[in-house]
Amino acid sequence: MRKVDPEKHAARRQAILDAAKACFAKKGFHQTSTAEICAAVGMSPGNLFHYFPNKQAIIGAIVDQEGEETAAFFRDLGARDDLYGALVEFMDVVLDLAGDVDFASLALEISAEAGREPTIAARVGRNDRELRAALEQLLTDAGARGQVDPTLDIADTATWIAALVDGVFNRVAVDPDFKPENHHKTMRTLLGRYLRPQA
Amino acid sequence: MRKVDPEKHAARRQAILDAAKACFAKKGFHQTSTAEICAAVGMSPGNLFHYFPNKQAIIGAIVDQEGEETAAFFRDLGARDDLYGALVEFMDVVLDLAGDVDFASLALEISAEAGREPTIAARVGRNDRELRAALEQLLTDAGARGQVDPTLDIADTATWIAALVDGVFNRVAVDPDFKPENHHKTMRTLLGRYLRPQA
Amino acid sequence: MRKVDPEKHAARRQAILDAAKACFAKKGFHQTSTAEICAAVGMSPGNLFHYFPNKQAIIGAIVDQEGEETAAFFRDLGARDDLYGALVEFMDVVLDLAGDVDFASLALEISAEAGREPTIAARVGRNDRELRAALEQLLTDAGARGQVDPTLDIADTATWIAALVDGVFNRVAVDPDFKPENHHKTMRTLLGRYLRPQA
Amino acid sequence: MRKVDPEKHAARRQAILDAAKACFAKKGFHQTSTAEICAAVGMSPGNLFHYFPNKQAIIGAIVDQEGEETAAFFRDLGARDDLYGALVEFMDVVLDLAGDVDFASLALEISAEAGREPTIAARVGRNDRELRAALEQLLTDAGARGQVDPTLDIADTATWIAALVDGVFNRVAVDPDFKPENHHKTMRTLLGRYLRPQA
DNA sequence: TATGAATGAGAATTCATTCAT
DNA sequence: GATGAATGAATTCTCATTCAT
Repeated sequence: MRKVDPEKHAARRQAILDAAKACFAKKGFHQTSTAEICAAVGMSPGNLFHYFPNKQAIIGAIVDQEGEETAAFFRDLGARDDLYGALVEFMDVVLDLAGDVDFASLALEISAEAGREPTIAARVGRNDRELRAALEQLLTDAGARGQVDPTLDIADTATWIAALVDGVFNRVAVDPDFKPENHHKTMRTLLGRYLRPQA
Repeated sequence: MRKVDPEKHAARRQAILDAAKACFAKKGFHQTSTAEICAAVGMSPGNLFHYFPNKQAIIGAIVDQEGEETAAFFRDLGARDDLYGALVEFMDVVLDLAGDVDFASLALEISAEAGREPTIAARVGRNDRELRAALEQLLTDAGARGQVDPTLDIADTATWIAALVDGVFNRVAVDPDFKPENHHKTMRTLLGRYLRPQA
Repeated sequence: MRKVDPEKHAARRQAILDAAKACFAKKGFHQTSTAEICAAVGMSPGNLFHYFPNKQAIIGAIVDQEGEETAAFFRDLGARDDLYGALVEFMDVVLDLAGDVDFASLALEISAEAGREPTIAARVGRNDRELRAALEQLLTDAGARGQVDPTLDIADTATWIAALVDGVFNRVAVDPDFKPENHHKTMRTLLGRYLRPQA
Repeated sequence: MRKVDPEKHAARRQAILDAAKACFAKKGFHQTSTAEICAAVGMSPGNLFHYFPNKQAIIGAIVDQEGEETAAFFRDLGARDDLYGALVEFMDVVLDLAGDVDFASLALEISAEAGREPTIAARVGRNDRELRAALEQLLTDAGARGQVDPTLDIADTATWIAALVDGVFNRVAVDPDFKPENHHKTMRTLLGRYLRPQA
């Protein structure tokens, strides 16, 4: 009996986040009114604020959640031998996600907001640090096993891979003909040439 | 006498664009009020609308102008022999521009807005098509001269270079420790390995 | 068993009134939300309304309670000979109460609300009538005993003493340097000259 | 031509203040919506904010204006010989003003707000200091001329007269039967006995 | 009684844009 | 062209109160 309530609360909270994600992706954070989010969840306009103290907290929570998902992904990825393969697989997932226009738009929106709002910047910054740390770990371990060129500067390389990830999402917004699903091969070429031990 | 007016008009128009660029970079398009732009130019709120029919037209003009600047850059770049070097130089310029946080923020802002507003999307799309066309031209010519691996798919390669450009601007917003000026070398490594004719 | 419940109920009710008094004093009636009162009592927002049908009823009860306290005070005061002294003692108590900023603020708040809300005005009016009646009784009896100038108009005099009481509470809100505790002597001078039988 | 605009602006500003004073008196500051004030002035809801940055600034301006009016009153009062008479005249004016229920309610409202909002408290405090200073000047000069008991503590006496002023306005809100116009005589008795040189 | 989620009508602003001068 | 007052719709958030549990 005591367990049901928190569960419902969490479910409702998640419903808000999901609705907000869809809205923000389509109209942008500042173009989406809280009323629209409420309508999308099927909630009265005031009720939203029982779950989040203000609109900013909603993106905040979205950013945190995306960070956790990324972290979980890398946690699962860690337990394998082919670390270069893991990296490629990560980029495969990025391309898959970029195939969802909403996801890509939201990623862009979040980056843009991070450029302005310190509280968002802090969370995005943390997520980004964790992403790069995971990439660095992968590159280090892969280097130790001879799967990746050990002479590369690890931190800089991770940074450019991260840039590539951002860039893929950006492409979606900017080039309507860009179809991520057609780019797995070119991505492999690029990564392979860049990262593989040089002859 | 007849000449002075149009000149003054153009100057005033440009002043608006410059002020708007600064404002949009710092606060975002939708967070910037037309009143703020007016204050920045030193202009009355009504007067702005003698130069632009509405706020959207201001970003529209900014996007167009950036497109022209990119086009001019490539026009200048074309007249040389070392086309791979031209490509690297282009990326050098990108890194320089990314050193200006305002420029990077504005780029992000424009991409985000393109993801939503069809009229902005159209202009951004055109600019992007032209950028990729210029890159493709460079890659084709460089390939013909043996400066670049001729087996690469030209269009796809141009797309990934464009993604890299977007990604660099995104880095600035997302990672406060990213200093573009320290990344010229890694960029050269990445481009070199990716594009150079393979042994 | 049947007795405990009503006692608990009364205690809870009183706890609400006390918390509300503190809140109203600090933030004003309309600036205090029922949620704040609930938080101050440690009660859920819905539960408050088991004790009072609405927010207005809370001030209503506070006003009633203050009226009862004043009445009790005068009841105790009645049983003595020095009635002019009783009057002075009453003003001493007023000065003591005014030393509590919260009390003074609440008094002001109640007066202000009485100026607008008929249901509050009715209760405040009743209290005020009772206060003036008590003062009139004191003045009449004191006059009969030669402790107070018998030629004074009793009702008018009571009114001006009441005005003085209101004024003391008002001073606290308006003059941060006003320290009621330093004014017992001047109050005695004022009352003495005004009320004492003239030579 | 250049003069007309500022005049119109000032007139409009004053119209807002007048409307706001009426509204605040009747419903209280926090119970009055800015929309109501706008409607009362005959103004669109947004336009108000061209004249005042926010609602608080409106009461701020009202308080300032009342302060100026009081100051002007005392300036005019200064140039005469019968200073005790001047004091009585001041109280006559207070009773006249208290005859206007709106004026009295507004005075109370302002005191109540001063008890909470520091920015209002500062302005009200300044006005009150000036009022007491003017009273002290009057008492000092009257004392020097033998019109007032010179042994009275000037500052304390001014404070109690100020309390009486506050109290009169408070009476209006609290006692529906209080008619200030009937109290000029009792006021004279009170002041005379309190202040006149003692035999 | 007690809880706290839910409601929905406001509240104070804000803002792009228009328009009279 | 230039000014800045005016408009009025929209926005975020608040809050007294209700209600299911």
